[in-house]
Amino acid sequence: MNLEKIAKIQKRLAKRIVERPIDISKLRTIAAVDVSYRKNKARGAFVLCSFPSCEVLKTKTIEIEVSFPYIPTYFFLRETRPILILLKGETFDVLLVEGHGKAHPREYGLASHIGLLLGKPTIGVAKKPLHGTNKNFIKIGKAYVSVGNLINLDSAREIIELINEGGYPRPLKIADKVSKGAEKWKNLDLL
DNA sequence: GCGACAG
DNA sequence: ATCTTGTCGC
Repeated sequence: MNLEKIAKIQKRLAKRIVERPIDISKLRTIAAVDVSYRKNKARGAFVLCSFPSCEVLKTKTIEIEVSFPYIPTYFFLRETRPILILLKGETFDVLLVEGHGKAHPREYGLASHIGLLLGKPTIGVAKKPLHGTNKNFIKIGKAYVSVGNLINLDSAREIIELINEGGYPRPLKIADKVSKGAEKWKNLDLL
């Protein structure tokens, strides 16, 4: 299974992505996932928050052996496994993924893949745009936001604007800290 | 060919 | 992402 073949699969799966507005008033919870690395171990963090108040309702982490290198535009091959393990049995209305969704050369990034596999609304959020991509995302603060699945860019924008904290979505900032070992999400402002 | 490219 | 000292800025 070479990368060219993977690229074709991405283009094919991209056609199955569904973009539609979401009724923000019906959202009750929003979750976020992020993965950090140490040696050959990947540690994923899951954070569940209330919406739009963004109070932390739950956090958890998992750790597994790294199974794939980081290759730009093929990032989903590296983080799908840890994220799926992390989300097993979890419930939420919408999920934030650290990485791009449709803001991708083949319009199919990590957030798209997770959203398609889960069949749940996902939003891709990244700190930098991928080379060669100027569309399919909006910059909100320091975040490059794009559609993952089962949501459209405008609804994604509404949601991200409501949970902003210093230019980045609060649930993801917490997931980032937790994945890196933060015991208490309450002390984030001190870290 | 080389470099640049989510994390 | 991670490795890492000092340094600049709010």
